[in-house]
Amino acid sequence: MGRPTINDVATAAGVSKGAVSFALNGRPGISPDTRRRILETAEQLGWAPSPRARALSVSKALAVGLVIARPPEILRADAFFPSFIAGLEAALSPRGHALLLQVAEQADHPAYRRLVQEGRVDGVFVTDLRVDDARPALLEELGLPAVLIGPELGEQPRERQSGLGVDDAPGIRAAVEHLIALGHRDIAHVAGPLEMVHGRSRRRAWSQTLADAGLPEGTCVEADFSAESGARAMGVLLDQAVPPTAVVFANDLMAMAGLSLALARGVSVPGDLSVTGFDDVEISAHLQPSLTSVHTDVVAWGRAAATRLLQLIDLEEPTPADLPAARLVVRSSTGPTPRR
Amino acid sequence: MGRPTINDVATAAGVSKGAVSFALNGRPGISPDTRRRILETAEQLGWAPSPRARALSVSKALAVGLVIARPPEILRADAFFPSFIAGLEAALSPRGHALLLQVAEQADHPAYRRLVQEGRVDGVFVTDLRVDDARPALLEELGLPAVLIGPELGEQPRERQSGLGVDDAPGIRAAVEHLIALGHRDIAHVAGPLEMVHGRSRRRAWSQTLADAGLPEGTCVEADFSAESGARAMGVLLDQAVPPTAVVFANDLMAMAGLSLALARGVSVPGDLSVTGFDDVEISAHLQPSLTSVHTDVVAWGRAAATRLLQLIDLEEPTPADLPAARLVVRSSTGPTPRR
DNA sequence: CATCGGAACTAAACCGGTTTAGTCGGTCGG
DNA sequence: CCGACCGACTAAACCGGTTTAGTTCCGATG
Repeated sequence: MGRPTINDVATAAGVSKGAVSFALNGRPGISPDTRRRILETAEQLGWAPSPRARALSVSKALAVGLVIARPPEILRADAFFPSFIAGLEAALSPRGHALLLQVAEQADHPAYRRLVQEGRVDGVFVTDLRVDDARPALLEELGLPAVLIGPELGEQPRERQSGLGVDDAPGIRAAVEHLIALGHRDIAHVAGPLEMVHGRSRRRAWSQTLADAGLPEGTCVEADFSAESGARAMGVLLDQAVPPTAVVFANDLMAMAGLSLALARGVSVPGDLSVTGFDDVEISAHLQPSLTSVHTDVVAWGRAAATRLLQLIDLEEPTPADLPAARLVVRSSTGPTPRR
Repeated sequence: MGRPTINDVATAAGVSKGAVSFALNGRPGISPDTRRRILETAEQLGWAPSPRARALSVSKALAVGLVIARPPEILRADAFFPSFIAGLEAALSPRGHALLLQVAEQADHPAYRRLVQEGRVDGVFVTDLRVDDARPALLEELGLPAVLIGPELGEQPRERQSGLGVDDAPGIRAAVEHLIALGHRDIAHVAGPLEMVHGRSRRRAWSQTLADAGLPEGTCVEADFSAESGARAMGVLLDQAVPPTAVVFANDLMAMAGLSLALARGVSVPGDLSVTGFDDVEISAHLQPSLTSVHTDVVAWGRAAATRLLQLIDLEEPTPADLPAARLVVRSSTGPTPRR
């Protein structure tokens, strides 16, 4: 005797199972009286429709997928996914959809194919987009609704796809402008991988802001978002004949590592050098010196992404998401230009 | 014309659908010849059985659940879940099981009930166990197989449950012994919440190690694993009449924040004070000074947990998991006792 | 040579819902 | 007073697999 089924309810209420289904789904053809009686017996028996059976007959999975396409080592220190997932869940579970996770190697096409072929999901989220990423085209070909998450999504709107712009440019712009206001003229950038859209868009925002201010473009070192690479990049910058007076990092992890390297080499922060990060991870506020960073509301992104995907699946008109803007959090790793 | 079904394969191969099912599942009653032919046509048609239909008929979900019971803010900085999930996935997907995620409020019983009632999962992972956690009992009552993850699990073995001991005591022990070897005699501890099993077990390991070495128990400050609380705890310790010469933190986040607070107060690390963490998050190695910490292989835990859960579900005999031991990584936040 | 047993399949029931095609009783219009 | 129509509901098909109960055909056995 496991859980009750629709048949148990039907028998108990003295109707056919079709009637129960109608009553449950609020379809016409059932008198208010009967409907109430059915719902009551269902309640009483503690019956809830089985998503399994339902999924089979409506040919839907009632689940959406998030394919995390990063090697575990990088995943390890990631601040993005936990919050993002929390946001997704917040929007999904009230609507009866489950979140299916899959961890795959970088841009692992078979992973998506499998997800589709097995029909486990009705749609997917695509993160960590790369320049010329093949996944949007693949998903379109597979006919799987998708929400693409990232800045500067190409304009080509595909069938059943929607881009959710998490525009990080204003955050970087704010950081650069903050440094300019402090008197800095030689502002370097440590970028994420430039084949990733968020690596590239942050870099572009940095150089654009400098250009807009009439300043010469500073040095840009490409790194890979890891602490290790951040420290290496800082090493390169410090080894220059004329090191920059400020460095804008594309994320906090690199910024913290870079900042520490500078300290280790006897460079005072913010005395000799100002540093900014991006993401505003928890520890940033508690370091010595604390890190000026750009705070983004990742949970809200997740919520918005999930809402959008469900709309796509149900063929509804997508409502424009208004995401909270990224905001600069000024702390003690930035200060006035040193006198030379 | 969507994906092919078992019927298409049966027709194409000129057999009944039962035969196809038998062939696919390697059951007896099909001649090697026919079996080969069936599998070939299936291959050719690009057919894979639909988990939906299969789940319905075998009354299994072919999915397992991970309920993350932490408020999003804490989740934010978490280093554990991403890696753990990667490990889970590594063991689950080859066996055709999906990972369902649910984010719930602290020990949200309805979340588990729902998961069971809807029959979406065949088993769950339970993390962040608390002392006197009600969830194991609840899950047993619901008849849902579960793997409990954490140190010092109660001995009461429940029906269809299995504890996966991620014993963090040796790691803490190694840290304390390392400090003792450096000459420290006054070693404090900043603990996680003592109502959480991993908060408590780490604390116990610290005090036990001191006792074993014949040293008096140092001060223990209870915190909550957050950076904020780590800094506060360090403040308390430094305000003591005779501050400790070394502090063992229950995780890296608190350790980093505590260490930074000490620096901010002009305390030299490791000159005046030694500090150790736990988790060995990526940034730990790159701070200034770099953090001595205990490294654990979370991905391996995840793999082991998933393997164990699948065994539980299939009523197999659980194989003892041999998890890689935690190991101390000595860096520059620990040093000899200062001369007083 | 009739019979029994087993291997190789097929037909049909089943999982638990949704959905379509009817059935039935009553009302309304002509 | 009869037929059309409608609302309320039932019966049965269907989703795509698994599984059980037969059915056939074959060789071996007494």
